[in-house]
Amino acid sequence: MSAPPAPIPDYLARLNAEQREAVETLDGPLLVLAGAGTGKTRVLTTRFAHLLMTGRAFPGQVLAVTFTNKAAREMRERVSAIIQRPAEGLWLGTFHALCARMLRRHADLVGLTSGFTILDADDQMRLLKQVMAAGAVDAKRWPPPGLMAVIQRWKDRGITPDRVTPAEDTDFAGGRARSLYAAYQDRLKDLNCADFGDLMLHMVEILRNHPEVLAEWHRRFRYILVDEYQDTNLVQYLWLRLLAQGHKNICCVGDDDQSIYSWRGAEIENILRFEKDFPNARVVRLESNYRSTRPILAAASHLIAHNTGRLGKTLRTGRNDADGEKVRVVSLWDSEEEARMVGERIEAAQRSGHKLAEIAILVRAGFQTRAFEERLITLGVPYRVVGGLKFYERAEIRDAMAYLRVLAQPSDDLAFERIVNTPKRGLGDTAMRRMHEIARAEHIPLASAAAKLVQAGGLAGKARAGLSDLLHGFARWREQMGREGHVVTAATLLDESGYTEMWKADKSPEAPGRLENLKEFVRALGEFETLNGFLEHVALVMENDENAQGDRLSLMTLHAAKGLEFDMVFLPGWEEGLFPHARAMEEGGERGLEEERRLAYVGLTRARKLAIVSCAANRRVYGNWSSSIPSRFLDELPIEHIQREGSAGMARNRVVDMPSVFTGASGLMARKPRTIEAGAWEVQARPSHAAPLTVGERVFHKKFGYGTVTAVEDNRVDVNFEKSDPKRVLDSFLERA
DNA sequence: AGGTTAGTAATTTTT
DNA sequence: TTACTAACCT
Repeated sequence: MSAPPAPIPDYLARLNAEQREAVETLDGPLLVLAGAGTGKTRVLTTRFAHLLMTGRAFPGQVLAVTFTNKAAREMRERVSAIIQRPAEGLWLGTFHALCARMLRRHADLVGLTSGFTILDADDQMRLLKQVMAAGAVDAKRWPPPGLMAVIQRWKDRGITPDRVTPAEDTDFAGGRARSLYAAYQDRLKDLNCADFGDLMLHMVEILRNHPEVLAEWHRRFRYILVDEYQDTNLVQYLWLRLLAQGHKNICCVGDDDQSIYSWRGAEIENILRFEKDFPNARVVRLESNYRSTRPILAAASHLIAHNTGRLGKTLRTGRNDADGEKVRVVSLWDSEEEARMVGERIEAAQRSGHKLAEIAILVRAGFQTRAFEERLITLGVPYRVVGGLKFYERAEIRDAMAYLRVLAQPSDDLAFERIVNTPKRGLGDTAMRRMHEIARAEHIPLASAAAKLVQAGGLAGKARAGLSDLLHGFARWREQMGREGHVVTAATLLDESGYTEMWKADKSPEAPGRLENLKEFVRALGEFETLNGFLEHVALVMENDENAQGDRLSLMTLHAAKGLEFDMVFLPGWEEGLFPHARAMEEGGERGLEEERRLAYVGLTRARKLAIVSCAANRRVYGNWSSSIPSRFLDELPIEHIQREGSAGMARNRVVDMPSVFTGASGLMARKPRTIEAGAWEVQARPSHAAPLTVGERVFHKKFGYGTVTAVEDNRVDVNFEKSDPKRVLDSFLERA
């Protein structure tokens, strides 16, 4: 006890007390409940670095898991910044990338070879369609995407075909979902392929059934770190639990209030149950927020407090300068006016010196971006849409990928099928069917079957020549690859196969962009030593980090915004039916509503300085106008921290019933009439001298045109419109005709 | 075999 | 409104 205390390393000194506890509690299970903006990533990376700096573990003995490649990259960079050398030899990556890496070592245990191909969503769907067709399932009655969803949910829960209980076999295709699932898995095995779900599923199956393999991984991993634990699904949880059995040093970081992916199979219960799952677990709460002003924090906290079954955290400000502007709640006449309002405020912010890169518009659903895009284009405000189609999801890139896959592995039937008639080589249904027949009869890959078919001369002239050219081409390109490497060969292949020519001949406006993408594709290929390395990378890293540069405004969905932050955040479309989304409530009931509320919480907490929430009374949905009612979430914001704008009507404390369209047939969402407090939401009040409308009166509505009043209830009027469906609207939007 | 047209459906999508 | 698919025609 006489030794002087060791100096506290600088990286620890930068932490607050709770963060430090999370970093220094190294042994045993630990759950770090990290509220939005409380330094979650800092804790995770510092903890990782601390393990290495204290000599508790070598780099290869720590397993660090994230959901996104971006998070993994960021973690790697920050760890290496702390330890001041490149972070090499780490097992740090996404669940899927890590599982793929492990599965390559044990592939034989699930009937694959270590060179298995990872399928993208496209291939999965095509394969499943084939399986369903082979099983004579009526694709019209039983849409393949429906079965795909069922299978994926099973995989999310670690359920192999033999584990599907009769009770769990849905009524899909007359109770054949389980056998179709089994057939699909068999096909994957035949083709030496794994889909995304398989990466996790197979590994869990291996760890479950092969104690010696499990023991091997236990020896390796002494510490486990998990990011975004609230988003794990069951199979990911099982994988973690199996791996953590060895040393029990598992640290999960997450926030139950930010669980927004249940529809992707995430189970919020995983985080809620942590202390039961891992006996003697410690729980550390990070509640000091360094990101947002006090009104924003108050609004978010007040809103999320309406959820039940939370682990419970109280966000408090960790800043000295936390005072700031109230959250704005702006109500508008319609979605066009909403877009105009957002545009004007953005321009004003720009004039007063704000960077566009610090502003974001966060929407509930993808289609909402269009209105804002149009507005921003008119105003000449540079923006980027985050999310959208990823680089590697574009058709031309997938085609090019398929060519390379066939080049690397001639037995890749799915890839071969994709490109065999792209560009058009005169192959039709007949030719394809014969090819399949031969392949099936002789148990050979499609490409070999195609060669036989050409030799047998069983094809029309054009088809024969086209197919023959392609097959000779592949032989030539394979040979060239040995001599000149994969990059040059890829370029040759794309030219000689006629693929680039196809897009050059295409006169659609997007063709030049596609050619540009193909060039970029070949360039990206050059960054990899081998073709296989590249293919693996692309299969697992489906992202585009381009278009990030320049001072641009960000436009994205709330889901895409998780983990990001901006000075100024616009949150448009807070209307019943849109947000909370009607479908979320239909399908998920009260749970669905709570997830929507968490989404709102995520949205608000993205803002550092100013959040501007808005709702419109009328919105164009799929071409026709419909009226809407302000989101219940607006009522759940603390009145003292918000500032209402944009409405002239001053009706107070009006009782408003939910229109039936939002209550849902199930009645799950039915609730008591609610009170809309001061401020009211309508945009233009009817002049007070106007007499109330009466049934039978002919009226005019700006959006819906002429109609007849069929019912009057307080200020809400049912109208039969002549050129639109009957609707219930606020009387202030009506004029006597 | 391939292009055209009519009909239908339309949240969120880390890998 | 748009975008995608399935049947239909040439």
